[in-house]
Amino acid sequence: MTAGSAPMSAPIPELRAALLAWFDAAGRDLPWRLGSEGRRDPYRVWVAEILLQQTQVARGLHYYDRFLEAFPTVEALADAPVEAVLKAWEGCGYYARARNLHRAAQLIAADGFPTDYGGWLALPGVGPYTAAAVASLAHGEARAVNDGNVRRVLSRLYGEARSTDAWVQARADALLSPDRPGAWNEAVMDLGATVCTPRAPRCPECPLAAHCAARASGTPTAFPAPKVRTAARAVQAVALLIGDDRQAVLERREGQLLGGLMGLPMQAVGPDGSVSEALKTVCERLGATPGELLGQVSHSMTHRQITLHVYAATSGLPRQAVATAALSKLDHKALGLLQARQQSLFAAPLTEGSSV
DNA sequence: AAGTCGGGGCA
DNA sequence: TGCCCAGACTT
Repeated sequence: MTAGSAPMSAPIPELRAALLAWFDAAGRDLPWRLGSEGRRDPYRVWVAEILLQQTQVARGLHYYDRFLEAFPTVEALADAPVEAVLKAWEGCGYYARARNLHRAAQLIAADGFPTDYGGWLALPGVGPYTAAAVASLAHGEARAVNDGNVRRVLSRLYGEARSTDAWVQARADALLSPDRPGAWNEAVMDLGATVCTPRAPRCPECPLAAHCAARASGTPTAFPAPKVRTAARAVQAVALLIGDDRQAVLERREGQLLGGLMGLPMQAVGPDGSVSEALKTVCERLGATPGELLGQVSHSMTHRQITLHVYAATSGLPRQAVATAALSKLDHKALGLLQARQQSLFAAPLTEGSSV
């Protein structure tokens, strides 16, 4: 419980009224909020919720418009090749989201949209958060969402620094407005995204400030306590650029890391740290002849700090158009290396077809 | 319960 | 630089 000087939390109906009044006046206008409250378009809400997983709204907006233009309906999404879906997702990260979205679209095209929480939860890529969001926003179901915003807002409101997932869900369930569940969920997330922000919360603008334990403590940013994260490992790899930055030999990546995307042929550098050995391995695998070192690229991902040694190579393998393939940022950096190098080597305007 | 999966924004 | 973001899935 909170200390003696901290405010007792207000009765739940009072908290609901305060936040919903703020939301009605200051809630964000977002493209997936078309349609009436609690009756939003399921397809638009679902796509948005998948896109926004671990992705800030400001960033998701760009991809959302692009994605809906490419796939205006669930049927269009279901009928598209997965390569096209990944191309629309290119640069957005966590590509399993796009693969699952495509699989789920095919299930929906066959069976129709789910109509409740349990139905949504059964779809690939849909977990407790997304199922609660779509059920409340599109179907008016009384399901409380639990995301990073909710966790932060409720941890601060009740002064619980070490809030567990179950604790947050229980508080969210208790607070959820039974009359306006969709609006309530949107309101808590809007508050977390625009007022109760991680680094510099705008407490004077907060409709719950008078009831907030973290505000009373004087150090609202201490709630919740930071999550412990495993450190990124430093890894090295060799990539082959066979061709140029427009036409190159590309491979389809398998597995979890960047799975489904295309990319330059790569080979991880072994624990002995021998780059030349990795270069030899990948060249033998492709039947390619190694050329000169084009340079190094460094790229950080969630659990990896990658140093990529990019070599030119020659091979009879067919090249693909880079522009139409879905590539990771790492591969785009590697391709950019060639362009930067050409510009530095040739001060005069470059003539076409002079690469390799 | 802990690891893994991208990439960018921001203090 | 480190932490965070409208999380889900695997082990």
